[in-house]
Formats: sequence, C-alpha cells, structure tokens
Amino acid sequence: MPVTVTFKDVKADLLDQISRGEMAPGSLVPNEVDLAERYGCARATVNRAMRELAEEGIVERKRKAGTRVRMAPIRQARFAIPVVREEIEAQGAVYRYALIERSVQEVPDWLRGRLALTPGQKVVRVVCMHWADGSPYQHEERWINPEVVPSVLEAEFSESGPNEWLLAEIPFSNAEISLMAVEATQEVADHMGCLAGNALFRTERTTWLQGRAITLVRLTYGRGHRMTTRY
Amino acid sequence: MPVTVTFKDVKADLLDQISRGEMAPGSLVPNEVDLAERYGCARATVNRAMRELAEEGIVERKRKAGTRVRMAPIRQARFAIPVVREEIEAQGAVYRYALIERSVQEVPDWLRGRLALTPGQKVVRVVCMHWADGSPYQHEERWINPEVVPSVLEAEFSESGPNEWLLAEIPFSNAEISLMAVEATQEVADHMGCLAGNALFRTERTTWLQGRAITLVRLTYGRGHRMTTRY
DNA sequence: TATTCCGTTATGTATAGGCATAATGGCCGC
DNA sequence: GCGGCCATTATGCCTATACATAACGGAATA
Repeated sequence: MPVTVTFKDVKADLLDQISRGEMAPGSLVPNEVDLAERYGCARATVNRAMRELAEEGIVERKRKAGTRVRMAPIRQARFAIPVVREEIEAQGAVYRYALIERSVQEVPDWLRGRLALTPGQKVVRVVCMHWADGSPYQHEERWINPEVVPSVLEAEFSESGPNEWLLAEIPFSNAEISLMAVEATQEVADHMGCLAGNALFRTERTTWLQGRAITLVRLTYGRGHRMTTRY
Repeated sequence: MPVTVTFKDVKADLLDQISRGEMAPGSLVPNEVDLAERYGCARATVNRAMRELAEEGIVERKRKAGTRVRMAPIRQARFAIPVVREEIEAQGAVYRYALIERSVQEVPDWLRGRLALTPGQKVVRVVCMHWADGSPYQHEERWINPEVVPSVLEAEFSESGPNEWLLAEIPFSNAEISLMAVEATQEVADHMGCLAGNALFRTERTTWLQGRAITLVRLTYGRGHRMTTRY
C-alpha cells in the first residue's frame, strides 16, 4: 500500500474491478465522497481518476445521477498522424523524396465544394513521392489554397515535401481525416510499383485554419500497408 | 471577461495565441506561476489547461525544462469503434444480420502465433454478414478462444452477431487494431455484392483479457466505405 | 390533475498551500 | 579541461475547502 494514494492508484483499482467483473456493466459506482473515504484520499483525487476513466469511455458520468460503468464501453482508438519522413526514419529506413508535378490551376469543381472556395480561384497542386529504403512508400497528391498561405506561390517543393513546408508555415490547424481503400489508378500504380486496380490504403485529409481551408491531401500507401494502434 | 477564470478560458486563450502565431512553434511558454498571475487564477487552473494541451499534442512539457509549443504538433486522430448494429441504426437504416458459418476447429498456424495459443487447441470460427437497409454493409470473420470464454461453445450466433454477444460476456478488454485495404476474395465479393479484386476497407482487431487472447476479428466493409473523424 | 418551483444531491471546478520529482546548469575537486 | 555532485527550478500531484451547476423528485400551486 503506497503512503499516499494517487489518482493513478484509484484509477487502476477501479479499472481492475471493472475488468474482473466485480463492477458489472451498467452498475452504479459509489460517489466521489464515499470513494475518497474508502481509498483514504481527497475527493479531487478520486475525481481525476474517474474523469480520466470517463474520457476513455469506460464509465459514464452525469451530475446528480452519478457514475456508472458503461454497458458497452465506448471503444475508441487513437492513431498518430506522423510526418512521412519521421514515420520512415522511425523504422530505421532511409527517406527519399521526389517531386512529380507542381502547378497552379483553377480549382476544379469537386474540390471547390470540399474547400469552400469561390469559382475560378487558383490553387496550387503538388504531386510527389516518398520512398523508404528505395522502395515506394507513399504517393502524395495535394491542393493548397494560396489565399490562406500566399507564400506557397513561391515554394518549389523540389527538395522537400509540402507536408513539412506547411507544418513550418502553419502553426496549428483543424482537420478532417478519412481512411479508405482505393483501387490504384494506372498512374499511381506506376509510381507505387504495383498493378492498376490493386487495393491501396489511403488517408484523405482536409485542413482548416480558423475556418478557412488550407489544403486537401490524399496520401496513398504501398500495397499491404497497415495502420495500427493499441488501446 | 468572466468573473472567475476557468481552465477552459486559459486553454482557449493559449490555443488562440498559438494558432495565430503569437507563440511560435518551438518557443517557450511562460511557466505556470507567471501565467497564473497574468490570468488572475490559481496555478492548478493553468496546470489543467496546459496538461490538456499537452495531451492533445499541442505543447510539450518537461520538468524543469518548462513547456514549449511543439515544433510539429503531434497530430492524432481518435476514431470511435462502434458496434455494427449501432453504427447502422445511427444512420437511420434498418439493421439485418445473418450467420454464414459457425464451426469448431483446430487453430490454424498463422492464427496460433497471433493469439499465442498452443498447437492443436480448438477455436470457434464464425462468419457472418451485416446489412444496412438491405444492402451489404459489413462482412465479419471471427475466431474466438474458448479457453477464455468457455460459454462460446454453447452460443449459436444464429440471431445476433458475436460482437454483441462478446460485449455482454466480456466487460472490458485490451485490443490491437489495424486498418488496411484488401482485394475482395471471390467469397467475400459474393456476399458484399461487388467483384472479386475490388478494393475493400478492412479493420482487423485482436482482443485480450488480462493477457489472454479472446478473439481476432476481420471486419470488411462495402466498397467505397470511409472511416472519418475530425480534430 | 397538471405544472411550476425549489431543495437535495453528485459532479464540476477554483483556490491556496504544500511536498515530490526530474532535469538542468554551475560549482568544485581533480 | 573534465567529471561528478548539488542547488535550483518547473512541472506533477495531493489536501482541504468552497462555490457552481445540472438534474431529479417531491411539494406547492393553479
């Protein structure tokens, strides 16, 4: 028994009770004051433990109603969204980058709706590749809104990708991410070293800065790629 | 100006400063005592605000070194992992379930490694389908370890899926989730109403209860399915 | 009977004070 | 100049107390 009971102790003990079925799903957890007394700690300590459990979706809290163990614990997974270079170098592989295309064009209709742009507005389109140890790792297709990031019109992207460039330019942003499976187009297949029609994993991300669209990017991974996490 | 400054006020103000570039990436955030004085609140209030920002990957905290704005904010996305029935009914669609196969067999070699089982051990295999408004939504292929959940040998899964059954049986568990793209096999294609070779989105989940493998499941979604989240 | 009002209760959060802990940077001895 | 030790400092956390807020349920009223 520790000298002072920390919120981690309380959290671990409650989690233990839940996971071994001593507190059944749907049942009411004792209130904070009682628990604090039982554990010999302050209410704030119990509060923090329970707040974290609630955040993780294990219990459900309502004022006055109290805290109960969730019937079906909300299962949620957190996935890290790293910069490609770091993702590759973390695997101990050598990173290589190459620009395929960079152009300034009128925003296509399908994109205009997605980014809430005005018709005829110019956007910068960048297509590039990322390799790990010489094999194709990720194909990147990106559109950037120069109204929000004017300096993009000067950026060449010949030496490093728009991802790293944007990170330095835009301190913080909101995003919507979609994960999906796509069939490789002939063009993507050529770059990725697979066949047209092969199933590839893709993430599509739209990024906003204070309500204004910055960029939409499609990151298509090599065949067999998995995105993994634990919880 | 609110009468009392809450941790949400502090958090919002700091986030605002970061997002409008007033605090550059890599720069040092004033220490808790100073900030508390500036905001006219207690140190604990600033602490909670900064702790949450750190959890969200916006800032980085180290004892003695202080708090700094992350160079590249750790971008992470949280995805909810709902039960299929709820996922479908939340869309206002009618849920339908059907069992395709249920058998007890010796654990195949590839699975044995994944679940850390002993050679020759029996596992329950279940294959089933989930429909939304009559169209194929998800194909489920699952293996369950009866050593951890003996009652699975009596479960028929003819009326409802093993997902819901397991949720009621196992209060809480750990899991490893992988997301990927696969080419539909002829069998899956037949059930999903697509062509063999079509790119399908799949999640694969291994679930553990206190270090013992419970189940491995492959959930394959209909063509064009997207998993989406915001942050 | 129906509806509004209010007390009770559990969580949510702020405050002031204090001790714990990790890490840095300078001091000291060699 | 170099290596190891220690004071300093910023975060991490706990305690005790207080007030805020949401929500349920019963009492009072129309």
